[in-house]
Amino acid sequence: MPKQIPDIVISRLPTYLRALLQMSQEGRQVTSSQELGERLGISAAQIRKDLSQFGEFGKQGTGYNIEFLANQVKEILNVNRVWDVAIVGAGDIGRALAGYNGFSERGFRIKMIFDNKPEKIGTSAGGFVIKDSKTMKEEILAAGIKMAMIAVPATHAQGVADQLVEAGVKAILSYAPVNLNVPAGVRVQNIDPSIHLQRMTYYLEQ
Amino acid sequence: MPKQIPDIVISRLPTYLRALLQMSQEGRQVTSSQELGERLGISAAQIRKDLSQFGEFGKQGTGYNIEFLANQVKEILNVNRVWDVAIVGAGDIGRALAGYNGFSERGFRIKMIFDNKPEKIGTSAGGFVIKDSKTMKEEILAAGIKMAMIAVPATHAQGVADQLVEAGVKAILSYAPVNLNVPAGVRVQNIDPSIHLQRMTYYLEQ
DNA sequence: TAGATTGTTAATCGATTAACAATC
DNA sequence: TAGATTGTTAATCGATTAACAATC
Repeated sequence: MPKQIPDIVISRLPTYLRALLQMSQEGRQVTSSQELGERLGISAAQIRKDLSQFGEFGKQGTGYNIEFLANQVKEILNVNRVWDVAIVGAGDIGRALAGYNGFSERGFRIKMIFDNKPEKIGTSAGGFVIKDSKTMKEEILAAGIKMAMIAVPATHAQGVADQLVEAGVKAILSYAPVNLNVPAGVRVQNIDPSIHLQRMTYYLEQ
Repeated sequence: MPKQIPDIVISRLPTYLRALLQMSQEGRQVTSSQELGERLGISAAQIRKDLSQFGEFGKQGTGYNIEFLANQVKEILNVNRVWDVAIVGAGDIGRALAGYNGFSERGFRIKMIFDNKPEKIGTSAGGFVIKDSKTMKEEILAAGIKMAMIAVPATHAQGVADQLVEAGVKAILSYAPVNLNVPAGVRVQNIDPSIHLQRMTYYLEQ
């Protein structure tokens, strides 16, 4: 049985990867746990500890080769490949996601977008023709898609999630401001700007 | 000196509040730590422990009055008032945010939106006239705005953050996929869909 | 060699859970 | 009263940090 890695460690790896790719774009070759930690506001010890869960990627006295480490982290995260992603909901958020070109360099490719509004179906969003939600399950199944983003009104989100699960989707990123219930084995992440704002108001002066 | 509350506790309160408001909309009057925990996938003990940091809000044998508890949590989080928020960047994301009507019921009001593209300035987005970024600092200062959302390209995000800090902004929600450096006393939260997706790919079968 | 930085161990710190008296 | 559920304490569990030998 492989060693169980804490989820909190996994959750930090994407930010490490993002910082490494940025350094790489800046033309840098080598970094250290200390430098990376300063960029991210994390202790150097924590970065070394996190990475040590997966192997030895650095050299004493020198640090880490940025490109090598980035590739290793990609491999750990399973993003040294391209994941097809479906978008459900072609409102403002769904359309913004469909048109966002930051996904391709991070391991993701939008494959299709769905909506249930007759007047939207068949029109285009971000270069995709919006498909009918009614065909969602079969299209996602046929394409073997495992990841989806939900951008429908809160009231519809659970129903959409249920259908996605039936279609074999295993990872859902939801922009709907509700808690989704999904079976074990399906992952959900939520993005709700109000939640993020409310996490900061506590600290603001009245 | 007031008791120092762990940030991880604060970060859970907005999800408690969201669930409570949802229950309230469902017409429910009373709930328990157990029921709330089941909805959120959190232990009942943790919810009681978190709430106990701020006072006693429940009744033994009965549980919590939903409306009362929601109001208490709002008060704790400082969202029993309206916070004005500025949006910087009128691309797809900025426009989606400007048009999003989920903020008002959560304690926030979009007040203005900025962009630096001459062809966008003066046009409208989500009911707002897009203002020139050049006037950002003075406008935000004059309006006394303390919260902002950044929706500009990654390359511009740090520069915008610096200006917002100068303008007196104390809480920034950034959609740009970079780490922002801000002085102590300024809070930053990041939303980057690729990061969220990458937190799930680790668990997916190849 | 001297200086720097890793990977790892042990110590510390903090968060979660279990359990239960209090009490509605 | 009996049953339910809180608020809180103590125990457990897990995560972070400090420190350092190894070594580039």
